Amino acid sequence: MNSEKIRALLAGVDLRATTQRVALLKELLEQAHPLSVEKLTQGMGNALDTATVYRTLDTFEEKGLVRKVELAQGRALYEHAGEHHHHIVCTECGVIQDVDVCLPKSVQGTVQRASGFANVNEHALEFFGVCKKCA
Amino acid sequence: MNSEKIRALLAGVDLRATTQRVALLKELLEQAHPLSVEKLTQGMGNALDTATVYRTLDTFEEKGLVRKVELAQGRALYEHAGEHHHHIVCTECGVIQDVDVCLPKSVQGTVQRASGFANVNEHALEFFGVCKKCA
DNA sequence: TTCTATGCAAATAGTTTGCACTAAA
DNA sequence: TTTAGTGCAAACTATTTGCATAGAA
Repeated sequence: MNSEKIRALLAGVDLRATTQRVALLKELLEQAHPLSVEKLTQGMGNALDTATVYRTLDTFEEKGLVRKVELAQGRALYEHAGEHHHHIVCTECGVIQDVDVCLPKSVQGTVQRASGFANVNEHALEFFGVCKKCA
Repeated sequence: MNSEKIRALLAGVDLRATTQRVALLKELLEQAHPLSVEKLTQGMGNALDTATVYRTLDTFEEKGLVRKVELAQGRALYEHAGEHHHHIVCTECGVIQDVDVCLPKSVQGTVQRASGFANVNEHALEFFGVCKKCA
């Protein structure tokens, strides 16, 4: 992914293409799985301040560029917001992998009726197991 | 739920029935939904030290009495470990409700084959929407 | 040139730990 | 009486915020 495409992505959501934003978005696109702020920062050679990373991720999330994933205990993970999908996490080594399985479409409707909620907009689904290496 | 039953529950998992453990387990059983450490402490009249609550919850979790739920951003929630079930969260007011919907049984097997993991042991599934009050 | 974004440092929130003391068995 | 559990205070980790400066448009 070259810088021009990334700058175009930023322009598409009305964000200034700063060096830091380009670097962060590039990192998110290249590492196509959920990453902690620490890993993201390391991946960019510790060039960005932690506060900048947090603020930029917030901005990206508002613009729909990234998604926050609640998988780890006590630290947020972020991934580029591509297609809706879910993950499987190895409970031994922590490796995270995408899975293409999703809920049957009817389920959100069922949940809405059963719960009495006015509407059901989203769901989070994560699997936990042991990967081949750790087995 | 009277204290005797709670003491029996604790004895059943080989735990000393301290005043604090009885109070905490009682609170978890009465409030049948995921609670933060702060809410739990408040619910018990701020009688227990925060460190004690955390340590006791860890102990309970090891013994299978409680389950940690990853729903909130940046704070852990705990609930009494009854039957396996899922939740729906109101994105406006934060209220959490149980839902009885679950994944079709076949899904974990499908995920195992698709992911290449040695085994798939658990899953987390949470729904997000807007409750009637907030609609 | 203008105004937003960044870096730095300090502040905050949630959680964990060390240690002396209390209480369950 | 013995050993595990608790409270208190301090330590830690992840995240947020204030403010002066740098840089994109």
